[in-house]
Amino acid sequence: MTSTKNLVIILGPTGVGKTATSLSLAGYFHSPIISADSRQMYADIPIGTAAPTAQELKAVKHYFIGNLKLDQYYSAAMYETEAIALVTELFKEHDVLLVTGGSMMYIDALCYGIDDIPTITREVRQAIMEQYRELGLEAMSEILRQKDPEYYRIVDRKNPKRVLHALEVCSMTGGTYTSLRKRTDAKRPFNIIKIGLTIPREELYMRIGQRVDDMIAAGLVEEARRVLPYRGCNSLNTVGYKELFSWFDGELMPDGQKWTLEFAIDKIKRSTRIYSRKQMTWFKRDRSISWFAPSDTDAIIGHIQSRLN
RNA sequence: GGUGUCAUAGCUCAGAUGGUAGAGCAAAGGACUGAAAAUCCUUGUGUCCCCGGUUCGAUUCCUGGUGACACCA
Repeated sequence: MTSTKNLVIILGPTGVGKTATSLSLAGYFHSPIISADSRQMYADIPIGTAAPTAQELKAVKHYFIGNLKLDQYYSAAMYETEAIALVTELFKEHDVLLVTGGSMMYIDALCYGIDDIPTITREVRQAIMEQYRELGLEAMSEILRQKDPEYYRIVDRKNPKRVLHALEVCSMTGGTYTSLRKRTDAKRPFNIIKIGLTIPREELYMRIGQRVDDMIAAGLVEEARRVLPYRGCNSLNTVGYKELFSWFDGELMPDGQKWTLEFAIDKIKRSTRIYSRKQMTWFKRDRSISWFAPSDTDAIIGHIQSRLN
């Protein structure tokens, strides 16, 4: 199967400079930017998610930015469906399309696909959650052992999300999670070129610190206060908001004093650093990524052109 | 100036009636297929402030010193 279509993925840890690099590449390849960022999709939290600015959005057409309400459910599988549909449509007019973002699982869903598993209804999720609260994690994995012994053997039994999700699927389908867990890579009808952006860790940490300070200056505190009513939503289980909510709540610091804004800011920087490391851990095992400095657009363009179909 | 308390991992601290020490946070590594900026796992040798004494052996007891804090002048 040959295709003249190319999907260029710009990825990298948070704060490395994906936005700036992808903007210049978008100009060069005359491509819109398809975001692969699980939090920038939510409207009303542009500051804390470092979403592209209004100006940047005007300069280049973006997709999947601010297109969801805070209380909307979303998932990597939904992203796969929508992104594939979008890309298929856009390829009618483009040979090169740019994807940029740091949400590892969304990128993998787009590139390799995700198993076909029924969406969990709210009722099932709540029922399993209730059972979990009542019985505890160990009892839940014991139930999993009976319902799906094969998955029980390999699941991370200390991770509630993994155990509970498997049980949700069992409950939804009446079958095992294992039977749906095919993990076969989807074949995409386009060429995929992955560009990873990286800078020395020390520099990344400095940029992260600076970026958080910039967010505060841009009004992150006010933004967090505005969305406070939605704090229970998954969209706000996000670095930046969690910490500010703790500050609003007057939670206690290790020394017994109430959180200060400075303490919250420090926490945000720390959490962001940890997140960036987690992203790198994920990216490291993807051998198909070619790594560049974000500023080295010439090398990036050269590399992309040498790989184009 | 006097008296008292404290001095242990990057930070906050715990601990052993003397046999060279642990928690939380940080840091680092890892996992990850429908909530993923989520969720979870692994990793702790550090002159136990310094000099000397007692002792088979001291970070632990004693003398002195240094520093911090508190109270009294």
